Amino acid sequence: MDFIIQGTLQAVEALYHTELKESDINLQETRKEFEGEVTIVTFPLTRISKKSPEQTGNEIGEYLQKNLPHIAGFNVIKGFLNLSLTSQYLIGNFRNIISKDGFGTFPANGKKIMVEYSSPNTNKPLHLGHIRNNLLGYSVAEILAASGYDVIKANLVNDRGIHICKSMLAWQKFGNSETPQSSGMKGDHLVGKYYVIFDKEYKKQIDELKAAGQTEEEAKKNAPLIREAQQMLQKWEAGDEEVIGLWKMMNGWVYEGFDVTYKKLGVNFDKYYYESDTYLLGKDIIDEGLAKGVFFRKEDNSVWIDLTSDGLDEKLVLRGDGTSVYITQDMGTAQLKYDDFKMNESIYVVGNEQDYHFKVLFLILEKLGKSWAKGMYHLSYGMVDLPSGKMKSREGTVVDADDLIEEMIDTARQRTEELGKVEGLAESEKENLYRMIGLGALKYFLLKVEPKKRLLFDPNESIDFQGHTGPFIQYTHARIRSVLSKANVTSFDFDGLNAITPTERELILALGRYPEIIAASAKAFSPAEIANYAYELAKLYNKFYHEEPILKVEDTEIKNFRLSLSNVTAAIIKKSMNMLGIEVPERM
RNA sequence: GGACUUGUAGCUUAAUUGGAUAGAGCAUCUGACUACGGAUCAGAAGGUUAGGGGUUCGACUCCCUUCAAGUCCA
Repeated sequence: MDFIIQGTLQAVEALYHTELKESDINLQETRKEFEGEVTIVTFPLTRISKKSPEQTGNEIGEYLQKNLPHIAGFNVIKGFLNLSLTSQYLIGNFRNIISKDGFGTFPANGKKIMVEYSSPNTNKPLHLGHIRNNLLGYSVAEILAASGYDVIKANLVNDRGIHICKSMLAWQKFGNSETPQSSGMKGDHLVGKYYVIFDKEYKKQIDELKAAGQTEEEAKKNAPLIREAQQMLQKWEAGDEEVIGLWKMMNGWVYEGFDVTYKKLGVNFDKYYYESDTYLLGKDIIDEGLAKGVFFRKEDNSVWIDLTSDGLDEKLVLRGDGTSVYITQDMGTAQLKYDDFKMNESIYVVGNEQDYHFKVLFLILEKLGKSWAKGMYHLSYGMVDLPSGKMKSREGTVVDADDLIEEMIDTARQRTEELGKVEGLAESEKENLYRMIGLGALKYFLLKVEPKKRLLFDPNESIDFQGHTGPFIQYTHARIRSVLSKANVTSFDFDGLNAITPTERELILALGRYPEIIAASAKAFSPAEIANYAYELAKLYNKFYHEEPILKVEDTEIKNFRLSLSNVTAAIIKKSMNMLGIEVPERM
């Protein structure tokens, strides 16, 4: 629509003798209750025209109609100049879309970007909160790749620490050598089971100590189990063979379990980092910061940074005994990542409870003069809560990832069988379809909402399969593919076509928006924008489908045009959904 | 104590970043040539955009304030 902006600039110059910038022209889509396709907001121009909004609109409208060949007409309502485009222009627009092989694919922009996501703890299985993280990370990575970035998907696994030792200790004490093989339990679930057992036993001991007269605080510190766990952590840090062996074995179980879940979710990684390798990093950065005068040392030998001039607090970066805090290793890991990949930007997909942490981290790196610090971004997302409140692994109040995925597939199977439209498909094809639909519903449900919003999930209310949902869009795709396969044509010739219906206009305009949608969602790191676009497109197509016959049309050019329109719509739906990590079926 | 985020119809949400009568879906009600696939489409009803004030041609959007929910920092 650039020609309209240019035309308007000319009009303003000719009529009011003022030169404006492109950004001064306010273009928007015309609301569907008014006639036209493109609207210029003329309120801001009245300052220049020194006339009423209506008069300004009329004058510019007349100029444009006279001077631009593709403006068929206009109308003015208050400060809004609505322009109607000619059918020829829109058809030409559509030809443009189909002539480009990679319509909506951006050329490489030469920039490298890392997306770190998932980053699980290895002491428990994944739950719904992790699913949101994984889907967000994967989708953002896909969107960035589509918009021209060279993307590295990274996973920083939290594989050491006191929480892992808790699971290990409980297994050692109460596990009777239970293994995934012996119990038939998925490895991550087995380890998670002992994490819960630890907590239960630990609480018992606390209660006993309290009954014996200790305060809550004392009891928590003195319980034998927590002491043992701490000793185990020390042994681990000292490289004790037995502890390391146990740690490797149990983490191995967890990784096998995670792999299964990741595969089901369809997410993957190019690079794994492990905290057992990185937890000691960052101390050289402390020295660097002290030398540069960015950090300072207190009497107790602890190291701090003063961020009060930036509206934050004083922040501890190294304890008095020389041991790291979280932010120490995060600084070190950030440096490591940069040394490994030299990326221009780095995205951290992490929940909003760590907003403050990342604000501080990025600020510190900037103050240390790291040139790459300005490319860092915390993609913060809201927690997934249940009606009962927050999910807590220790207390077992979580929606388990594997369970939820299975339930979704089951529901898809049930719904599909009720509708009875998949006769003739092989059993394996059916199962694949149920998986596609079930996961499509789940993924769409989680991704259509803006990341930063908190998500309330009610396990008793099943995720919809109708309306604004993944399956709705998948259905639209299947329906189009069905029409196309019935038409059985490979080339769509409509050279002589010169008139189109209002819905066809809308559809062409919507298809044309695809590239800007990708650019916008990449810029905002927001899959939700693509999700909503895919829905609008599907909705619009269904409207078109009901209004206009396709295969039954006599006129072959109209028929070919409509088939072509269907073809492109299906392709763009598919690409959009794939960017969300959602597959679309040929039949359903 | 300080800081951050969120609040839109009964529920789940959108609003081109300051533009028109706040747009959808679910649920409710009504309708669609025995259908190119009804997991669809058309329509009805449902809103003081948490409350109050301000900025201006114009505010869900920006500023101030109160309330509610959540989170973080020693």
